[in-house]
Amino acid sequence: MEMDKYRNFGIKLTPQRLAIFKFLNGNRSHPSADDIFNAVKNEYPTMSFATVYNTMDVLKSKGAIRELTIESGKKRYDPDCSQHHHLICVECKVVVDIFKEFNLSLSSDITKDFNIKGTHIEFYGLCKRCKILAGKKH
Amino acid sequence: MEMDKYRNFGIKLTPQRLAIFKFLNGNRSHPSADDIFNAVKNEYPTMSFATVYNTMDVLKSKGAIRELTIESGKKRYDPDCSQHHHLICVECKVVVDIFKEFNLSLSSDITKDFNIKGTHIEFYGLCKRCKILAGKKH
DNA sequence: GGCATTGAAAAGAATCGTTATAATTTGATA
DNA sequence: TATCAAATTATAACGATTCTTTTCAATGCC
Repeated sequence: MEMDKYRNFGIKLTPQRLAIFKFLNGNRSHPSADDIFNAVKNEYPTMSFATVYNTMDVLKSKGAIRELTIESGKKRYDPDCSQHHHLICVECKVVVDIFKEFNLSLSSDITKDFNIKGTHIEFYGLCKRCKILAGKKH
Repeated sequence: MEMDKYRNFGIKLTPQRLAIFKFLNGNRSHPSADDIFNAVKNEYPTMSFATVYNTMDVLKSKGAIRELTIESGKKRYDPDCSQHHHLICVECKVVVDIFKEFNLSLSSDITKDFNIKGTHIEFYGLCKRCKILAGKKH
């Protein structure tokens, strides 16, 4: 089961963390800290933002999640660490995964100075819903 | 002269704004609001952050600058609006421009729903300086 | 087995970057 | 130069994130 990947990091499995893992498992919504907090606070009313941030930091350091900086002012988290790119609606900030591969090679005079570790393409535009809403504004 | 592009927006040319324009003109450092504030406050000691943010918002709405969300927790500004990509040091957050063009076409079943307006590639890794510093840590 | 010690996790408090408000000042136009 | 909209500034508020303290659970020791 997919969920098991969270269990084998040698970290304490607290109820709060299990609730967060459960919410993240298979989640494709690229949630913010606020999204995660609101999703689990019903189950654990004492949950605090600090616990969300602490847990996400631990998961990040273990390589279980990716931190996205696509939206100004807040972090977004991606539970899928496999190489992929993102399509972002500039209006509602919804994020859609793009799994296509691209040729992104750079000239050696850049790579000799800069040790490149990864790439990430942001495609930005308007999602179907926001396109329709924009059209309705006369 | 390049500087003129800031003058023809139909906005008031105050000394504070001229100082900001002067700092931005030809600047390749992708500065934050704090960087801009610190660069200009010597010339205008009464300069406030509100003026920096206001001016950058105006420039953004006029299409004279780009707002970058590459660093979590703060905005970075790019005075160069021509299509290009960025190389980001994950350690010191320095940003280098990449002017190469790439083929980033997507399948039509994505583009029919999502109205794509632009693309931005983030190459991330370690800059020369941070690579050396990392090596010195035994 | 009970108790002290340790270290990690959770909660509460504080900080940082940014935005909003309101009063004053300024630049552009007539 | 007088007018007025627009820009600047100080201050306060806000949301997102980080820091510090407190709590708790696991372990070792008597």
